[in-house]
Amino acid sequence: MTNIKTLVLIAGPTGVGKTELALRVAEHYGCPILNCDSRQLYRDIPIGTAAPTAAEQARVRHYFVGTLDLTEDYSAGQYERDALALLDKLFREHDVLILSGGSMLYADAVCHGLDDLPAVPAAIRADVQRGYEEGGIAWLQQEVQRLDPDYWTIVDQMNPARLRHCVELSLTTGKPYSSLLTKQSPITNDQSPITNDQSSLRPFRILKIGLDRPREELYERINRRVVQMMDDGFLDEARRVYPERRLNSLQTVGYKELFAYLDGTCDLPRAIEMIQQNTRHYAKRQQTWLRRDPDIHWLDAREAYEKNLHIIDGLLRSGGLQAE
RNA sequence: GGUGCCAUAGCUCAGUUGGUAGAGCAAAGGACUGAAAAUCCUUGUGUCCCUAGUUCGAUUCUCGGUGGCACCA
Repeated sequence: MTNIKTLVLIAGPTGVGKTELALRVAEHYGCPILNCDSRQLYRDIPIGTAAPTAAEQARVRHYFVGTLDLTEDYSAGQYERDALALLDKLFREHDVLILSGGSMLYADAVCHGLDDLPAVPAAIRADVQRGYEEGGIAWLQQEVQRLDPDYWTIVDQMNPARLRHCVELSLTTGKPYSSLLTKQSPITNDQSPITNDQSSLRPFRILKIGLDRPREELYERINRRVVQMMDDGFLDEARRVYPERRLNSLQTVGYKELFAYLDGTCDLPRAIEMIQQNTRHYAKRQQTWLRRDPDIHWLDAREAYEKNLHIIDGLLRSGGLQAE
């Protein structure tokens, strides 16, 4: 009997085949799957986010799928807290748990942790938003230079999202944003397939699996999947949530483009092409993120599920997990 | 069949008064600490359609060819 608990992260670009591999691994270990996809968390948009289907959820118990209302504000920090609480509970009954999804900030939040930052009051958020709308990025740049000169030297100075976050947190806490950040870069250089450098941080081990396949093949799968989504009723789904298109939860590849079609600013074939292209861009960004993480153990998505499952099983055992 | 126009980056095109060329899009690379399927940064060598001529030098001018488009038969 062992108390070693292991979280298996199954990551990879969208459309690579994570869902089925995660299901196979989960079935093998008899464990549930925690979704780590920031959009599949939301209800009412299962087609466009390629969320696990009812049939797939009947095979394996899923968490964090369709649990949020589209109107809810959510964040990587909230996800970290929610996921850690759930992991703590589920590890009482399981030695292995699976975290599957492509939102790498969310995955890193669970695996490495974010700094504990306060929520931004609505009034401050509104003030910063107004300042940005009226003064443009120049206003954000001035505010960052004024509130957090250290951060200004390292921040991506042309990126409104980064600047805005710094301004919001600096105003909220009354301290420079950068002074709130204590954690080092989450990426380490550990030779072990299982990241044990986090043992002091997390009460479980983490095995990071990256699933990938040749770019050309991945793009072909993405293009086909978009066509399949349209056949499955993606447009009707988009039409249903169209009235709420301003919500953050709907600033999502697929919906943006179909909203443009529903607005009449784009014809449908063009919208579909743009969904395919933007999904390819998204997959590419995910690959960029994953490539710099030396802890990831890469698997070839073209291989049979049985073979990849066998490799994962071997990694878990060599990492010290006792046979069940 | 005749006449005219066009042929330059993966695509749409600009340009070189003759000194081997550059935009948009696509594509590629990168960043990423609570909106992350978000947000942002970087990257432009290509037989300038082919052959022959004029010229020190032709992608540019001329003859011919090939392909495309339009109009006339």
